[in-house]
Amino acid sequence: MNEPRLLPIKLDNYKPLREIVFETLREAIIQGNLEPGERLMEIQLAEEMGVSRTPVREAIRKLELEGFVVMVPRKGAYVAGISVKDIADVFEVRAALEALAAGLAAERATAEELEEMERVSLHIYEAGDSEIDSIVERDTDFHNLIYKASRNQRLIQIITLLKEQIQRFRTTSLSQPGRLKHAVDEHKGIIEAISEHNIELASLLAREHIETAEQTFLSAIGEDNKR
Amino acid sequence: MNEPRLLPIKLDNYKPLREIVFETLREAIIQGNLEPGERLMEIQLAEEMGVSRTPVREAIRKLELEGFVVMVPRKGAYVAGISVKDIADVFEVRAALEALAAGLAAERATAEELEEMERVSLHIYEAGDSEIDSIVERDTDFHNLIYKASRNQRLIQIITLLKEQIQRFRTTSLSQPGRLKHAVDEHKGIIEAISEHNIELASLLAREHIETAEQTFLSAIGEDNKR
DNA sequence: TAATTTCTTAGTGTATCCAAAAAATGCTGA
DNA sequence: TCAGCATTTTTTGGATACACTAAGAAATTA
Repeated sequence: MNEPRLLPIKLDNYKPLREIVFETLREAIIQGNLEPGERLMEIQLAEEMGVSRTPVREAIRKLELEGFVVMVPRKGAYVAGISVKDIADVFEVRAALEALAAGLAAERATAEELEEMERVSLHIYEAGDSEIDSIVERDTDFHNLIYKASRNQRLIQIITLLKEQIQRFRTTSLSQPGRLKHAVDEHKGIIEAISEHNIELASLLAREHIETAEQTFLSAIGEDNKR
Repeated sequence: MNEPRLLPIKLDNYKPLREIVFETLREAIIQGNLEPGERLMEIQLAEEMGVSRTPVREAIRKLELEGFVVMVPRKGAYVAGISVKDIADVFEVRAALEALAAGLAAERATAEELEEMERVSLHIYEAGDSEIDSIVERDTDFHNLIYKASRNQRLIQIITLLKEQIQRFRTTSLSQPGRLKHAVDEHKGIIEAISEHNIELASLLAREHIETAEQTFLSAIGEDNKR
């Protein structure tokens, strides 16, 4: 059998069903398609997704560990809510970690990464009046660049989870009037500090950036006392 | 039905089997009874623990999410190893978070909590030559007091996980010669800063405390390149 | 020896089955 | 009418059995 058999594909990207189910449910919760407090019934979800209970159960267990789902013994699983206190806690931690990330980026970013940041920042700036979505996307890119430059996988992982956990309780704080311009200015400051390898300043500005975002976020949801 | 019905007990402490299995496996990994790289076979584990595959599977999935287990599709689950780079990453994050915790404690600790810290610190100091185990326990108490005083549940949860993840790769860095006395002195400094509500100093000292611990840890395992 | 084939073991997912607890429903009598 | 109780249904939690596939080891063959 001398034929080259070029493509054993399919195994490279093999992904267990349970992972697909997990990601699907996770995304649905983050996107708000499954609302806080909503009950998650194994059989029903399994039918909807066309799978058996097994992968659904495993997905729900993992979502519980991540804090997206709350389980009540012998009653079932519910999409987790979050209290204002929880949100404050998350922002407090996030501020410290984003500061760390920016500081590490100031230490470790390569010339190419700095260029990339400048570029993205410029794009945001130029976008100006363009539609929100595109700007939000660029904003995400910008933050991701900083995370990547921090060269700390564990840090990235934790920040990502924290962001997802509050992301579901808003569209985006950037959509608040006046927030946008402000955020862009803050970005420019952070990039400048990172470019100059000014660790202290980059950390400080990143921390303030998150603290400002928290204020905006809190005032945006101000009225409701979730959970 | 006028009787007060004081105690609907028994449901309070009902715990699904899967949780017990999860905690058991988790503890075994942290304690090192299951070694890094060791293969985890569902059937075998289920038999050993006298349960069926179902709770074992769910436990393994959750352990994977926490990073204690690595799953290779179609091959199975293995106790996770960790690279030196990973350890450095964890310590980096931990330093930032312990600094945050100490800073928050300096802001928020009550008089009672401060007293408690002083007491525990004194115990450690007095213990002097007494056996290591007891001192390690007190050290843990001390750190837990700071965490608690930070009033940030999310922070506590993350720090706890990070600690557990490196805990399995040593007995304790405190057992290194000379480290003990040094650690005690560092504790006294941190407590003093917290008592004086000196946020900056408390943060700084806590950060240095972790960085020192990292050095000790790294030199203790220095020779092996895990994973 | 090297390549191929076979065999065994495990992972993955489905389908059932069962007990126990919750929730929904229906009934009853003041 | 409706509170209060009993009965039925649903759901969770767990155990098993089964099919199917892939991976690795062992045996066979070239």
